[in-house]
Amino acid sequence: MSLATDAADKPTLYKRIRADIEKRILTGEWPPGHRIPFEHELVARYGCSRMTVNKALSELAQADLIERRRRAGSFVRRPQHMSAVLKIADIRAEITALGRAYGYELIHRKLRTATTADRDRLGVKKAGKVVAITCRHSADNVPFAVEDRLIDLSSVPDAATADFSREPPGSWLLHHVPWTEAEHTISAIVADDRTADALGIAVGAPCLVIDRFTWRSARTITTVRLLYPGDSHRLVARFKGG
Amino acid sequence: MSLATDAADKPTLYKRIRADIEKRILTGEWPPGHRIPFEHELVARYGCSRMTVNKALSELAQADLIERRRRAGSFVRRPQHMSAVLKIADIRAEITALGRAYGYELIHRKLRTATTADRDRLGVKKAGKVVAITCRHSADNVPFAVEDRLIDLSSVPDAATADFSREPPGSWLLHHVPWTEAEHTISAIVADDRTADALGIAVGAPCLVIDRFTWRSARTITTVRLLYPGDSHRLVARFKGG
DNA sequence: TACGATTATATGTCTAGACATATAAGTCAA
DNA sequence: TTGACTTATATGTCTAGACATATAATCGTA
Repeated sequence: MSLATDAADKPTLYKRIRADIEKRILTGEWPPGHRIPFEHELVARYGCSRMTVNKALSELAQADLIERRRRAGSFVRRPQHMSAVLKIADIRAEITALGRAYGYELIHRKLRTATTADRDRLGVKKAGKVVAITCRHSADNVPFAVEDRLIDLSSVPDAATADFSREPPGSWLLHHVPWTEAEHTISAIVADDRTADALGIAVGAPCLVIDRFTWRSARTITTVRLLYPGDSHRLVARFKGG
Repeated sequence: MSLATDAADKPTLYKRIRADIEKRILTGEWPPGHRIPFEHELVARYGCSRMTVNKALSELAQADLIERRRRAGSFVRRPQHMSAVLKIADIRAEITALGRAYGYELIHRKLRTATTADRDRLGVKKAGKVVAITCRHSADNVPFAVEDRLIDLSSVPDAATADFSREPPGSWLLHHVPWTEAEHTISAIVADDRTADALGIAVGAPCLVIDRFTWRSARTITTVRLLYPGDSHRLVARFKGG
């Protein structure tokens, strides 16, 4: 036998405590409502100081796995809803991660003073300059998604001169406008003429729609609508929950 | 003036430190790559012990807002992808939260030995007993979603005798099978005859589909397909990211 | 100049205490 | 039985240290 190639790697004590408890919860050994041992009991069991078990329990509480109540103790939580982390990768990264050839094509780009419709989409009152972009992403030369985007130049002035004929606006923004907040809305539509044409699918075929609105500290950055062929594309999210 | 009804509420020191730093990152004052002050500098600034600033920084690192490197310091992270937390509530809770009347109707329920198709859907090898359920959720008497579910009775034996004519299987499972893991797949289809009929929409209308596969420590629990009218229903996810 | 060894330092983990605070549980009176 | 008061206790936060460890920076050598 190869001796101890993966043995070593001793986790720190507080991580071991956290993992021990997490395992009992996830296997169902400690069901929701079960009171887990008091801190002083865990201190005795593991022979460490209270700060160490406190760190383990605090992290479990932060992850919503347990609930801590003063004077009462710590209890396994009953999950309230299915929760999923949806990782919406940069489309280029998403496609190359699948081992397919990424293609990008700028269909339309226009710099203009915001129209009423633009201001509505961006949720702004004043009429500043915006860039409107329509582009297409493809995988192995098959249309993967069409993107319809509006960027608020008063928040991202550099976007006026960026070269979106080579770099997709999503990637550009990801690297130039850090740490934003976003709201996503996912819905389904059937392809109209224009969409069917852009995606190379039949009129009336289902499409998955992601509308994303992005801002940073109350300033609108961009809004985008992504259209995917609905029967071929899938958003996958995995998480633990109830 | 009412004096100090909402004033007080002084947050603890480590929370204040964490909030201070988070604010600077989120406003862009400290952009990605920026080195935030060393622990000993924060100790001096806030006049507290290192454990206190360490707790604040550890939580920021856990939230992926900063990256900590030994000997080098702590740095504002550059987010790699848009990430969203998708809260998929229990449908009853979701509808009542919207202030609408929830309606539930069991369309079909069958207890049977798993067919080949069933085993395929559940991802199990052996042919045990399963419950197949089809039901409909409505809001203000308008169809909201149809649900097609399969429950593995070898994992959830109690489901054989549960009364799904009154309680939706999703709610029942949420309260009887705690802390599971799940994988979600979101896609779009157009309504076929049966779906159009069940949802009260036109054949060919878009539908949003959520397929969910649920298990606990390697044991299959249930698999479900939820169909929503795609042009009216929206999944909303909000999060901060890049 | 390039590479290898040494050193300095910021973070990672941990301790043995401390006081604060919310609250479950017990006590007592109306 | 109910309500108000008291008490005990588990968690929440914090301190002033400690040693471990990874690694950036420096220094010395080939």
